[in-house]
Amino acid sequence: MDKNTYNKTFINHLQQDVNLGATDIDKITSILVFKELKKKDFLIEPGAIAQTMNFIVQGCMRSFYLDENAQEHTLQLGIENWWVNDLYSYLSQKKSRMYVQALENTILVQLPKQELEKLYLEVPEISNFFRKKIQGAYVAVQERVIDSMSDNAYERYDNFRKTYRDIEQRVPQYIIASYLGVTPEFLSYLRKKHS
Amino acid sequence: MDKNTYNKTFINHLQQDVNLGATDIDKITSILVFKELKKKDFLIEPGAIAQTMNFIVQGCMRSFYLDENAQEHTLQLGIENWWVNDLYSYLSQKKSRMYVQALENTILVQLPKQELEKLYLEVPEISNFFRKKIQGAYVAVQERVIDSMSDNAYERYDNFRKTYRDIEQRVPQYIIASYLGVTPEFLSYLRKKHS
DNA sequence: CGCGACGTTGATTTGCCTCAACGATTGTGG
DNA sequence: CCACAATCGTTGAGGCAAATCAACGTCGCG
Repeated sequence: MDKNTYNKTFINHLQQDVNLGATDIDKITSILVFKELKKKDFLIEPGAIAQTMNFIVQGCMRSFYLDENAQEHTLQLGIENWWVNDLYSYLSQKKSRMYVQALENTILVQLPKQELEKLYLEVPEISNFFRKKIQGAYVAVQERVIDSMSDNAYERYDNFRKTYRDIEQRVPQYIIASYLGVTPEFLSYLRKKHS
Repeated sequence: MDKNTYNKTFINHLQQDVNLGATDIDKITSILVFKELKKKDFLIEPGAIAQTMNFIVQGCMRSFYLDENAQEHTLQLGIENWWVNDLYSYLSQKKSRMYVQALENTILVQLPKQELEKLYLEVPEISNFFRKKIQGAYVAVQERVIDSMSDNAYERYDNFRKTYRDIEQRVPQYIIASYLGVTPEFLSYLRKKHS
């Protein structure tokens, strides 16, 4: 694995939102940690406390939880250039109730919380960057509440395909179903009906 | 209206979470704005940009939006000592798509965004206080996604009554239905069935 | 008093689930 | 490298949760 390439990919991602000088980049680079996950490996399991922010350099991840009937419910999906986490656990430093899992062999760039917070003081642009990310996460979750109340299953599927075009082909259909809140059988039925 | 009492109520609320010196309290008090709303008045309407954080001193508020069929969906309810807002609009300073409305004659203590942000620099505890509030809002919304996927309507109603015990009696049933994501008729049916 | 807002009831319909069975594909150990 | 198991998607029959529509009772308020 080529850490330099991953560094570049990551810094590139940051620079789409903020302007960084060379010394800023060095400071940031110095705290990065790389993590490799094999398909089906867990990054976070219930009981753990999220200690890092995680950027996907390569691969595909999802977060989900199990309800009282041991049914899976997918909350988030992500591929290259997306962030994944249990933000609740990361922000509150309380035990997670969720799984965060690799759906493919995946490479992450991680920023440990402690060092990231020091970095906030030295590079305020980074602090703003993450403030916006968290804000975006809030908006995304609220959006889900809204359309789970306004839309029927097919409309939600349609929305999903628009928002996650690149992800749809890479994840099994039963996971998409668990994201939409329907059974795999019913999603299959919907796809046929509208094809 | 007795502004002194409202000030005290508000400072009291803050002091349950943070320790404040006398000068801090003065600084905070100096930026507070009071707002009175009559039943059915709107604090925020679609197109507006939320400019303040709003603490309910007395009364009852809700936020909701209209879907494409002009159906109301209630997102948040609050009474004395709760915060109400369209946090999305407040944080991003973009146009709201929601209504925030008084369900009773209501008195708010407001903190204008601009002055609040200055205050963050002078009284860091306040900055932390709101960071936690926003975090809490995120958790609450995620909780809603989770139980809208795991629970049936009656379980959601039951949860609602546990979490909003004091609110249940004060708001009309059709608004609770629109919070739960069911029709008023069906909520009525559920109540009878389980009584 | 009369009107509008709210809650209830019942009949009917619909969206989605459950369960069971069956291909197709993938992956894996011998 | 094949054979077999596991994983995944599909189909269909039947059932249940919740919506829709229409009608009616009640209460508070102008």
